[in-house]
Amino acid sequence: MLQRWIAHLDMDAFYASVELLRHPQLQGQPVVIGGRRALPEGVPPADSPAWPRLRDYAGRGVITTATYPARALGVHSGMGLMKAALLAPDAILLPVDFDRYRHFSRLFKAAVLEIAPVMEDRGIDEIYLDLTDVPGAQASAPDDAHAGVRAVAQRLKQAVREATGLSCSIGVTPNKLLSKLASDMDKPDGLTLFTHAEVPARVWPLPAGRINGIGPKAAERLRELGIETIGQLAAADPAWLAGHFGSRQGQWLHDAAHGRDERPVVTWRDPKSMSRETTFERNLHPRHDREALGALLTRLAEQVAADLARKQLVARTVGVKLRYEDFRIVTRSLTMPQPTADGPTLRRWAARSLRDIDLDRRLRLMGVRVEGLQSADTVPDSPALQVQESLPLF
DNA sequence: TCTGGGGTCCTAGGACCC
DNA sequence: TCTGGGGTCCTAGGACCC
Repeated sequence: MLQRWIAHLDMDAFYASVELLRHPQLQGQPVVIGGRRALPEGVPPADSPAWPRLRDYAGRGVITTATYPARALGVHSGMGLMKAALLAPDAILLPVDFDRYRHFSRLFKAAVLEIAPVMEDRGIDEIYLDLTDVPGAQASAPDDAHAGVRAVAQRLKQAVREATGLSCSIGVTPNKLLSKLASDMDKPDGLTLFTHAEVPARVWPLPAGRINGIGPKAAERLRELGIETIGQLAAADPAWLAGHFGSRQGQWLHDAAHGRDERPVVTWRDPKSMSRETTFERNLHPRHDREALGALLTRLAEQVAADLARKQLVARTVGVKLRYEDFRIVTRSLTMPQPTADGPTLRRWAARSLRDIDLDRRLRLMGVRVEGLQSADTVPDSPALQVQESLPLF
């Protein structure tokens, strides 16, 4: 019986590191990526006032990534740029360039696949790998029982560096849950390996919220119940946990705290939904800005239609997401008689789903989402369905 | 002039069918 | 007319993740 070895590989400050590759003179400086502003012409020196500074930013947007020097000033991803500007006014602000990050994402994943072909994509900058059957992974040395898999992980880091010039951090343990924790223990450029026997020493001291799947809400509920650390969670009575969180989540919390996780590395998943959404530069009123909102709905529906077409998919259900100025979110959706990837059809059904929404409060975001996806070639073309009726909005 | 955009999964009630 | 239980689909919302 082979020892199961799962790796979690996480690129270090990925977007920021890609930007530093092309602007090496910014190395060591606080840099944040985010917002919508374009980079100025040319490549100014690092201390040039031509680099946009956080303090000069006005508008909506959040930090997508920050370099480690910027993080030291207290800013982090997800933080509003206006708030970040108060903490680090002199930090350099670069706009996001997703095409470039996707390019580097493909590079590092291709390099990894040469060594470890069982890969699960977890986004642009992280992956899980099943190393169990990688040649050499089961080898041991007199002074290191896990020398084989450790060497494989070293090779992965080296391959990523050669392919991209970027560093990553890797966690290697018997399962995904523990490896996700492990990859974060020695960032940046880390390699952390441990077995189930080391869970009490290495995992139990951590806050419960570090477990992937325990978010802010669950962490707060646990805190209210007197549970701060993963060790305290592990010591809690499973029946008591089930009483507070339901039998399913209660059992999962207990298993997770004990480092138990049998999920396989999944190399392919059928897409379940696709969406496009946008936050407006200024809040829009459903009645007063009806024309602008209608045009936006058309654009979003067309974008989703193009996304579906590119992946050769059709959708059965289409819906709209609205965020009001008070951040309340409402969603509406409708299932169509026939699956489609036709923009105008999606647009009509999306508008139709909005029958009963609140028209008296301004909006800050609108999105269009489709689900019930299937392959386009399994569905015969059918004429677009006409929906004609008077609508409160659009 | 706080708080992006793209996803997954879960829950829960009602409709509808057997 | 009342009594059931089980299963699936549809819709809305929410937690969570990158």
